[in-house]
Amino acid sequence: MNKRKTNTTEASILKAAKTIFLHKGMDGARMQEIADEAGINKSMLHYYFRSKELLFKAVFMEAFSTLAPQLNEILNADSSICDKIKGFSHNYITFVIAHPYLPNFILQEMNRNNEFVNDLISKNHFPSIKKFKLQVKEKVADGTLRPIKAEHLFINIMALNIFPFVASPLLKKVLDTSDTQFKNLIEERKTEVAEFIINAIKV
Amino acid sequence: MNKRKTNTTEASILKAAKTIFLHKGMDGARMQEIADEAGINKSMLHYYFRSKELLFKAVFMEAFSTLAPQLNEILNADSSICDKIKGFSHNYITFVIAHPYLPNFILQEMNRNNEFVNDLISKNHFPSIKKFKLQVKEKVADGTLRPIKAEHLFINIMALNIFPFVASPLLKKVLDTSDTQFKNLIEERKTEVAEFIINAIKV
DNA sequence: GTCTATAGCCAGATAGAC
DNA sequence: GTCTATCTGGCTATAGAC
Repeated sequence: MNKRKTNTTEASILKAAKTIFLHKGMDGARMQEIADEAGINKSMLHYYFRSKELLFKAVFMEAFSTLAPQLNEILNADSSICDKIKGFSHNYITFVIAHPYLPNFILQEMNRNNEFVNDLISKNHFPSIKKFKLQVKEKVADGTLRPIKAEHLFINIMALNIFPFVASPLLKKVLDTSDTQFKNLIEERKTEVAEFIINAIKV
Repeated sequence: MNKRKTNTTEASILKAAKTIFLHKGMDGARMQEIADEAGINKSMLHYYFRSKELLFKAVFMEAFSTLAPQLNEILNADSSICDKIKGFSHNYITFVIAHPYLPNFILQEMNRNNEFVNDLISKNHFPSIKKFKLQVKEKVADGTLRPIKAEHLFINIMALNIFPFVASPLLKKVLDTSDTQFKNLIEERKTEVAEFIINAIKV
Protein backbone atom coordinates (compact mmCIF):
# COMPACT_ATOMS: atom_id res chain seq x y z
CA MET A 1 0.00 0.00 0.00
CA ASN A 2 2.71 2.42 1.00
CA LYS A 3 4.80 1.00 -1.74
CA ARG A 4 2.17 1.64 -4.36
CA LYS A 5 1.71 5.23 -3.34
CA THR A 6 5.44 5.77 -3.32
CA ASN A 7 5.73 4.46 -6.83
CA THR A 8 2.94 6.49 -8.32
CA THR A 9 3.87 9.73 -6.56
CA GLU A 10 7.52 9.34 -7.38
CA ALA A 11 6.64 8.61 -10.99
CA SER A 12 4.35 11.61 -11.29
CA ILE A 13 7.03 13.84 -9.82
CA LEU A 14 9.58 12.54 -12.28
CA LYS A 15 7.20 13.05 -15.16
CA ALA A 16 6.42 16.62 -14.12
CA ALA A 17 10.08 17.37 -13.47
CA LYS A 18 10.91 16.11 -16.94
CA THR A 19 8.38 18.46 -18.49
CA ILE A 20 9.60 21.52 -16.61
CA PHE A 21 13.33 20.84 -16.75
CA LEU A 22 13.21 20.05 -20.45
CA HIS A 23 11.42 23.30 -21.22
CA LYS A 24 13.27 25.61 -18.85
CA GLY A 25 16.57 23.95 -17.99
CA MET A 26 18.11 23.56 -14.54
CA ASP A 27 18.51 27.30 -13.93
CA GLY A 28 15.12 28.34 -15.25
CA ALA A 29 13.06 25.61 -13.56
CA ARG A 30 11.30 26.25 -10.24
CA MET A 31 10.46 23.55 -7.71
CA GLN A 32 7.04 25.13 -7.20
CA GLU A 33 6.33 24.86 -10.90
CA ILE A 34 7.24 21.18 -10.90
CA ALA A 35 4.97 20.57 -7.90
CA ASP A 36 2.10 22.38 -9.65
CA GLU A 37 2.66 20.37 -12.81
CA ALA A 38 2.53 17.16 -10.78
CA GLY A 39 -0.50 18.38 -8.82
CA ILE A 40 1.15 17.73 -5.45
CA ASN A 41 2.76 19.64 -2.63
CA LYS A 42 6.19 21.16 -3.06
CA SER A 43 7.62 19.48 0.02
CA MET A 44 6.95 16.10 -1.57
CA LEU A 45 9.66 16.85 -4.10
CA HIS A 46 12.17 17.06 -1.26
CA TYR A 47 10.71 14.05 0.48
CA TYR A 48 11.31 11.88 -2.58
CA PHE A 49 14.41 13.46 -4.12
CA ARG A 50 15.91 15.52 -1.28
CA SER A 51 17.09 18.42 -3.44
CA LYS A 52 16.57 20.16 -6.75
CA GLU A 53 19.96 18.96 -7.90
CA LEU A 54 19.20 15.30 -7.21
CA LEU A 55 15.84 15.60 -8.93
CA PHE A 56 17.56 17.18 -11.90
CA LYS A 57 20.13 14.40 -12.01
CA ALA A 58 17.38 11.82 -12.16
CA VAL A 59 15.71 13.63 -15.03
CA PHE A 60 18.93 14.18 -16.91
CA MET A 61 20.02 10.57 -16.61
CA GLU A 62 16.67 9.32 -17.85
CA ALA A 63 16.79 11.68 -20.81
CA PHE A 64 20.35 10.82 -21.62
CA SER A 65 19.73 7.11 -21.37
CA THR A 66 17.08 7.26 -24.05
CA LEU A 67 19.27 9.15 -26.53
CA ALA A 68 22.74 7.67 -26.10
CA PRO A 69 21.90 4.08 -27.11
CA GLN A 70 20.54 5.31 -30.42
CA LEU A 71 24.06 6.26 -31.42
CA ASN A 72 24.91 2.59 -31.44
CA GLU A 73 22.92 2.19 -34.61
CA ILE A 74 25.64 4.24 -36.31
CA LEU A 75 28.62 3.27 -34.21
CA ASN A 76 28.22 -0.41 -33.41
CA ALA A 77 25.71 -2.08 -35.71
CA ASP A 78 26.85 -4.66 -38.25
CA SER A 79 25.11 -3.26 -41.32
CA SER A 80 26.60 -1.29 -44.20
CA ILE A 81 27.33 2.41 -43.82
CA CYS A 82 24.50 3.29 -46.17
CA ASP A 83 22.00 1.21 -44.25
CA LYS A 84 23.18 2.68 -40.95
CA ILE A 85 22.68 6.22 -42.20
CA LYS A 86 19.24 5.45 -43.63
CA GLY A 87 18.12 3.57 -40.54
CA PHE A 88 19.47 6.03 -38.00
CA SER A 89 18.11 9.12 -39.72
CA HIS A 90 14.65 7.66 -40.03
CA ASN A 91 14.51 6.29 -36.50
CA TYR A 92 16.12 9.25 -34.81
CA ILE A 93 13.95 11.89 -36.47
CA THR A 94 10.83 9.85 -35.78
CA PHE A 95 11.82 9.58 -32.14
CA VAL A 96 12.66 13.24 -31.68
CA ILE A 97 9.43 14.38 -33.32
CA ALA A 98 7.79 12.70 -30.34
CA HIS A 99 10.28 14.29 -27.87
CA PRO A 100 11.24 17.59 -29.45
CA TYR A 101 12.81 19.17 -26.36
CA LEU A 102 15.22 16.33 -25.60
CA PRO A 103 18.19 17.20 -27.83
CA ASN A 104 18.25 20.86 -26.85
CA PHE A 105 18.02 19.95 -23.17
CA ILE A 106 20.94 17.53 -23.32
CA LEU A 107 23.17 19.86 -25.31
CA GLN A 108 22.31 22.85 -23.16
CA GLU A 109 23.03 21.12 -19.86
CA MET A 110 26.26 19.66 -21.19
CA ASN A 111 27.33 23.16 -22.17
CA ARG A 112 26.69 24.43 -18.63
CA ASN A 113 29.68 22.32 -17.71
CA ASN A 114 28.70 21.14 -14.27
CA GLU A 115 31.09 18.52 -13.03
CA PHE A 116 28.25 16.20 -12.23
CA VAL A 117 26.76 16.16 -15.70
CA ASN A 118 30.10 15.22 -17.19
CA ASP A 119 30.74 12.72 -14.41
CA LEU A 120 27.42 11.00 -14.88
CA ILE A 121 28.03 10.72 -18.58
CA SER A 122 31.55 9.40 -18.32
CA LYS A 123 30.42 6.59 -16.06
CA ASN A 124 27.49 5.73 -18.31
CA HIS A 125 29.51 3.54 -20.71
CA PHE A 126 29.46 6.04 -23.51
CA PRO A 127 29.27 4.53 -27.02
CA SER A 128 32.67 4.53 -28.71
CA ILE A 129 33.47 5.53 -32.27
CA LYS A 130 36.20 2.89 -32.58
CA LYS A 131 34.35 0.33 -34.67
CA PHE A 132 32.83 2.96 -36.96
CA LYS A 133 36.29 4.41 -37.58
CA LEU A 134 37.56 1.07 -38.82
CA GLN A 135 34.55 0.57 -41.05
CA VAL A 136 34.92 3.98 -42.71
CA LYS A 137 38.67 3.61 -43.15
CA GLU A 138 38.17 0.24 -44.80
CA LYS A 139 35.51 1.49 -47.22
CA VAL A 140 37.57 4.53 -48.14
CA ALA A 141 40.59 2.29 -48.75
CA ASP A 142 38.76 -0.06 -51.07
CA GLY A 143 37.23 2.83 -53.00
CA THR A 144 33.61 2.32 -51.99
CA LEU A 145 33.54 5.69 -50.25
CA ARG A 146 34.93 9.11 -51.06
CA PRO A 147 37.86 9.96 -48.79
CA ILE A 148 36.46 11.31 -45.52
CA LYS A 149 37.49 11.01 -41.89
CA ALA A 150 35.10 8.98 -39.77
CA GLU A 151 35.03 11.86 -37.30
CA HIS A 152 33.73 14.30 -39.90
CA LEU A 153 31.21 11.84 -41.24
CA PHE A 154 29.92 11.21 -37.74
CA ILE A 155 29.70 14.92 -36.92
CA ASN A 156 27.85 15.50 -40.19
CA ILE A 157 25.34 12.75 -39.52
CA MET A 158 24.65 14.14 -36.05
CA ALA A 159 24.47 17.71 -37.31
CA LEU A 160 22.00 17.04 -40.10
CA ASN A 161 19.70 14.99 -37.89
CA ILE A 162 19.81 16.95 -34.65
CA PHE A 163 20.30 20.58 -35.65
CA PRO A 164 16.80 21.31 -37.01
CA PHE A 165 15.32 20.49 -33.60
CA VAL A 166 17.79 22.64 -31.71
CA ALA A 167 17.48 25.59 -34.05
CA SER A 168 13.79 25.42 -34.90
CA PRO A 169 12.86 28.93 -33.70
CA LEU A 170 15.64 30.45 -35.79
CA LEU A 171 14.92 28.30 -38.84
CA LYS A 172 11.20 29.03 -38.73
CA LYS A 173 11.97 32.74 -38.88
CA VAL A 174 14.48 32.57 -41.75
CA LEU A 175 12.47 30.09 -43.77
CA ASP A 176 9.34 32.08 -42.99
CA THR A 177 7.31 28.92 -42.37
CA SER A 178 4.33 28.17 -40.18
CA ASP A 179 4.56 25.43 -37.55
CA THR A 180 2.73 23.07 -39.90
CA GLN A 181 5.01 23.80 -42.82
CA PHE A 182 8.05 23.31 -40.60
CA LYS A 183 6.68 20.00 -39.37
CA ASN A 184 6.33 18.90 -42.98
CA LEU A 185 9.93 19.81 -43.68
CA ILE A 186 11.06 17.77 -40.67
CA GLU A 187 8.94 14.86 -41.87
CA GLU A 188 10.63 15.04 -45.27
CA ARG A 189 14.02 14.90 -43.59
CA LYS A 190 13.41 11.31 -42.46
CA THR A 191 14.54 10.32 -45.98
CA GLU A 192 16.06 13.59 -47.24
CA VAL A 193 18.95 13.59 -44.75
CA ALA A 194 20.13 10.08 -45.59
CA GLU A 195 19.92 10.78 -49.31
CA PHE A 196 21.97 13.95 -48.91
CA ILE A 197 24.70 12.22 -46.91
CA ILE A 198 24.91 9.22 -49.20
CA ASN A 199 25.24 11.47 -52.24
CA ALA A 200 28.02 13.30 -50.47
CA ILE A 201 30.09 10.22 -49.71
CA LYS A 202 29.46 7.80 -52.56
CA VAL A 203 32.07 7.72 -55.33
CA MET B 1 34.68 64.46 -18.94
CA ASN B 2 31.46 62.94 -17.65
CA LYS B 3 30.75 61.80 -21.14
CA ARG B 4 34.00 59.92 -21.42
CA LYS B 5 33.50 58.13 -18.16
CA THR B 6 29.99 57.17 -19.17
CA ASN B 7 31.24 55.66 -22.37
CA THR B 8 34.05 53.63 -20.86
CA THR B 9 32.01 52.38 -17.92
CA GLU B 10 29.06 51.52 -20.07
CA ALA B 11 31.34 49.70 -22.49
CA SER B 12 33.08 47.73 -19.77
CA ILE B 13 29.72 46.71 -18.33
CA LEU B 14 28.53 45.55 -21.72
CA LYS B 15 31.71 43.61 -22.28
CA ALA B 16 31.48 41.90 -18.91
CA ALA B 17 27.77 41.20 -19.36
CA LYS B 18 28.52 39.61 -22.71
CA THR B 19 31.06 37.27 -21.13
CA ILE B 20 28.77 36.19 -18.31
CA PHE B 21 25.51 35.96 -20.27
CA LEU B 22 27.15 34.03 -23.10
CA HIS B 23 28.57 31.47 -20.69
CA LYS B 24 25.63 31.15 -18.31
CA GLY B 25 22.55 32.37 -20.15
CA MET B 26 19.91 34.76 -18.84
CA ASP B 27 18.74 32.44 -16.05
CA GLY B 28 22.17 31.36 -14.88
CA ALA B 29 23.82 34.78 -14.92
CA ARG B 30 24.08 36.89 -11.73
CA MET B 31 24.28 40.67 -11.68
CA GLN B 32 26.97 40.45 -8.98
CA GLU B 33 29.05 38.23 -11.21
CA ILE B 34 28.80 40.72 -14.07
CA ALA B 35 29.82 43.55 -11.76
CA ASP B 36 32.81 41.56 -10.53
CA GLU B 37 33.82 40.73 -14.09
CA ALA B 38 33.67 44.43 -14.97
CA GLY B 39 35.48 45.37 -11.77
CA ILE B 40 32.80 47.86 -10.73
CA ASN B 41 29.97 48.17 -8.26
CA LYS B 42 26.76 46.25 -8.78
CA SER B 43 24.56 49.33 -8.53
CA MET B 44 26.31 50.74 -11.60
CA LEU B 45 24.67 48.05 -13.69
CA HIS B 46 21.29 49.42 -12.71
CA TYR B 47 22.42 52.99 -13.13
CA TYR B 48 23.36 52.35 -16.75
CA PHE B 49 20.89 49.67 -17.80
CA ARG B 50 18.12 49.88 -15.18
CA SER B 51 17.41 46.14 -14.99
CA LYS B 52 18.88 42.74 -15.68
CA GLU B 53 16.42 42.26 -18.51
CA LEU B 54 17.41 45.47 -20.28
CA LEU B 55 21.08 44.63 -19.90
CA PHE B 56 20.39 41.20 -21.34
CA LYS B 57 18.52 42.71 -24.26
CA ALA B 58 21.49 44.90 -25.08
CA VAL B 59 23.82 41.90 -25.01
CA PHE B 60 21.50 39.72 -27.05
CA MET B 61 20.96 42.33 -29.72
CA GLU B 62 24.67 42.92 -30.10
CA ALA B 63 25.31 39.19 -30.38
CA PHE B 64 22.49 38.68 -32.81
CA SER B 65 23.55 41.61 -34.96
CA THR B 66 26.95 40.10 -35.55
CA LEU B 67 25.60 36.72 -36.64
CA ALA B 68 22.50 37.51 -38.68
CA PRO B 69 24.21 39.53 -41.44
CA GLN B 70 26.52 36.60 -42.17
CA LEU B 71 23.52 34.68 -43.47
CA ASN B 72 23.33 37.15 -46.32
CA GLU B 73 26.40 35.59 -47.84
CA ILE B 74 24.23 32.54 -48.51
CA LEU B 75 20.88 34.18 -48.99
CA ASN B 76 21.52 37.42 -50.86
CA ALA B 77 24.95 37.43 -52.49
CA ASP B 78 25.26 37.38 -56.28
CA SER B 79 27.80 34.55 -56.57
CA SER B 80 27.20 30.95 -57.59
CA ILE B 81 25.81 28.46 -55.10
CA CYS B 82 29.15 26.67 -54.92
CA ASP B 83 31.03 29.86 -54.17
CA LYS B 84 28.47 30.88 -51.57
CA ILE B 85 28.85 27.58 -49.74
CA LYS B 86 32.65 27.70 -49.85
CA GLY B 87 32.79 31.32 -48.78
CA PHE B 88 30.22 31.08 -46.03
CA SER B 89 31.62 27.92 -44.47
CA HIS B 90 35.13 29.29 -44.36
CA ASN B 91 34.14 32.71 -43.05
CA TYR B 92 31.56 31.48 -40.57
CA ILE B 93 33.76 28.82 -38.99
CA THR B 94 36.67 31.24 -38.78
CA PHE B 95 34.43 33.77 -37.06
CA VAL B 96 32.92 31.33 -34.57
CA ILE B 97 36.31 29.91 -33.62
CA ALA B 98 36.95 33.40 -32.28
CA HIS B 99 33.51 33.56 -30.58
CA PRO B 100 32.69 29.96 -29.69
CA TYR B 101 29.86 30.69 -27.25
CA LEU B 102 27.82 32.85 -29.61
CA PRO B 103 25.79 30.24 -31.54
CA ASN B 104 24.80 28.29 -28.47
CA PHE B 105 23.77 31.48 -26.69
CA ILE B 106 21.56 32.66 -29.54
CA LEU B 107 19.88 29.28 -30.03
CA GLN B 108 19.38 28.74 -26.32
CA GLU B 109 17.77 32.11 -25.70
CA MET B 110 15.55 31.74 -28.75
CA ASN B 111 14.38 28.42 -27.37
CA ARG B 112 13.43 30.03 -24.06
CA ASN B 113 10.69 31.69 -26.05
CA ASN B 114 10.49 35.02 -24.31
CA GLU B 115 8.26 37.35 -26.23
CA PHE B 116 10.92 40.01 -26.24
CA VAL B 117 13.60 37.90 -27.90
CA ASN B 118 11.25 37.04 -30.72
CA ASP B 119 10.01 40.62 -30.92
CA LEU B 120 13.49 42.05 -31.13
CA ILE B 121 14.37 39.65 -33.87
CA SER B 122 11.26 40.22 -35.94
CA LYS B 123 11.92 43.95 -36.01
CA ASN B 124 15.56 43.47 -36.90
CA HIS B 125 14.95 43.11 -40.67
CA PHE B 126 15.65 39.40 -40.72
CA PRO B 127 17.36 38.11 -43.87
CA SER B 128 14.91 36.42 -46.22
CA ILE B 129 15.36 33.15 -48.07
CA LYS B 130 13.42 34.38 -51.09
CA LYS B 131 16.29 35.06 -53.45
CA PHE B 132 18.11 31.86 -52.50
CA LYS B 133 14.98 29.87 -53.21
CA LEU B 134 14.80 31.20 -56.76
CA GLN B 135 18.48 30.50 -57.35
CA VAL B 136 18.23 26.88 -56.19
CA LYS B 137 15.03 26.25 -58.14
CA GLU B 138 16.65 27.59 -61.29
CA LYS B 139 19.78 25.46 -60.95
CA VAL B 140 17.76 22.35 -60.22
CA ALA B 141 15.59 23.05 -63.26
CA ASP B 142 18.53 23.45 -65.65
CA GLY B 143 20.18 20.31 -64.31
CA THR B 144 23.18 21.93 -62.64
CA LEU B 145 22.05 20.72 -59.23
CA ARG B 146 20.55 17.50 -57.93
CA PRO B 147 16.88 17.98 -57.04
CA ILE B 148 16.72 19.49 -53.54
CA LYS B 149 14.46 22.01 -51.86
CA ALA B 150 16.17 25.29 -51.02
CA GLU B 151 14.83 24.94 -47.47
CA HIS B 152 16.62 21.63 -46.94
CA LEU B 153 19.82 22.86 -48.52
CA PHE B 154 19.77 25.92 -46.27
CA ILE B 155 19.08 23.86 -43.14
CA ASN B 156 21.91 21.51 -44.09
CA ILE B 157 24.39 24.33 -44.61
CA MET B 158 23.48 25.80 -41.23
CA ALA B 159 23.56 22.43 -39.50
CA LEU B 160 26.97 21.39 -40.77
CA ASN B 161 28.55 24.73 -39.93
CA ILE B 162 26.93 25.52 -36.59
CA PHE B 163 26.28 22.16 -34.93
CA PRO B 164 29.88 21.28 -33.97
CA PHE B 165 30.08 24.42 -31.84
CA VAL B 166 26.77 23.79 -30.11
CA ALA B 167 27.46 20.13 -29.44
CA SER B 168 31.18 20.27 -28.71
CA PRO B 169 31.03 18.73 -25.21
CA LEU B 170 29.04 15.77 -26.53
CA LEU B 171 31.19 15.33 -29.63
CA LYS B 172 34.42 15.49 -27.67
CA LYS B 173 33.18 12.61 -25.51
CA VAL B 174 32.00 10.38 -28.37
CA LEU B 175 34.98 11.09 -30.58
CA ASP B 176 37.24 10.71 -27.54
CA THR B 177 39.36 13.70 -28.56
CA SER B 178 41.37 16.21 -26.57
CA ASP B 179 40.60 19.92 -26.89
CA THR B 180 43.52 20.30 -29.26
CA GLN B 181 42.43 17.42 -31.46
CA PHE B 182 38.91 18.79 -31.56
CA LYS B 183 40.21 22.22 -32.54
CA ASN B 184 42.05 20.60 -35.42
CA LEU B 185 38.88 18.89 -36.58
CA ILE B 186 37.06 22.22 -36.52
CA GLU B 187 39.89 23.82 -38.44
CA GLU B 188 39.60 21.11 -41.10
CA ARG B 189 35.90 21.81 -41.42
CA LYS B 190 36.60 25.24 -42.93
CA THR B 191 37.03 23.36 -46.23
CA GLU B 192 35.61 19.92 -45.37
CA VAL B 193 32.05 21.16 -44.90
CA ALA B 194 31.83 22.91 -48.27
CA GLU B 195 33.33 19.90 -50.03
CA PHE B 196 30.80 17.60 -48.39
CA ILE B 197 27.83 19.76 -49.35
CA ILE B 198 28.98 20.30 -52.90
CA ASN B 199 29.47 16.57 -53.40
CA ALA B 200 25.97 16.02 -52.09
CA ILE B 201 24.28 18.41 -54.50
CA LYS B 202 26.31 18.28 -57.69
CA VAL B 203 25.00 16.06 -60.45
C1' DG C 1 3.12 9.98 3.09
C1' DT C 2 1.18 14.38 2.86
C1' DC C 3 0.24 18.77 4.31
C1' DT C 4 1.13 23.93 6.44
C1' DA C 5 4.17 27.10 8.00
C1' DT C 6 8.36 29.06 8.10
C1' DA C 7 13.41 29.31 8.28
C1' DG C 8 17.29 31.04 5.82
C1' DC C 9 19.36 32.63 1.97
C1' DC C 10 20.33 35.13 -2.08
C1' DA C 11 19.00 37.77 -5.96
C1' DG C 12 17.53 42.17 -8.20
C1' DA C 13 16.65 46.69 -7.25
C1' DT C 14 16.75 51.32 -4.82
C1' DA C 15 17.92 55.17 -1.39
C1' DG C 16 21.00 58.30 -0.21
C1' DA C 17 25.74 59.92 1.10
C1' DC C 18 29.72 61.60 -1.25
C1' DG D 1 28.99 58.88 -11.52
C1' DT D 2 30.20 55.92 -7.92
C1' DC D 3 29.89 53.98 -3.66
C1' DT D 4 27.57 51.61 0.90
C1' DA D 5 23.68 50.01 2.98
C1' DT D 6 19.38 48.13 2.74
C1' DC D 7 14.73 46.79 1.09
C1' DT D 8 11.82 43.37 -0.90
C1' DG D 9 10.59 39.30 -2.91
C1' DG D 10 11.27 34.69 -4.32
C1' DC D 11 13.58 30.51 -3.95
C1' DT D 12 15.26 26.01 -1.79
C1' DA D 13 14.84 23.47 2.03
C1' DT D 14 13.17 21.82 6.57
C1' DA D 15 10.32 21.36 10.98
C1' DG D 16 6.51 19.55 12.68
C1' DA D 17 1.38 18.56 12.86
C1' DC D 18 -1.69 15.12 11.07
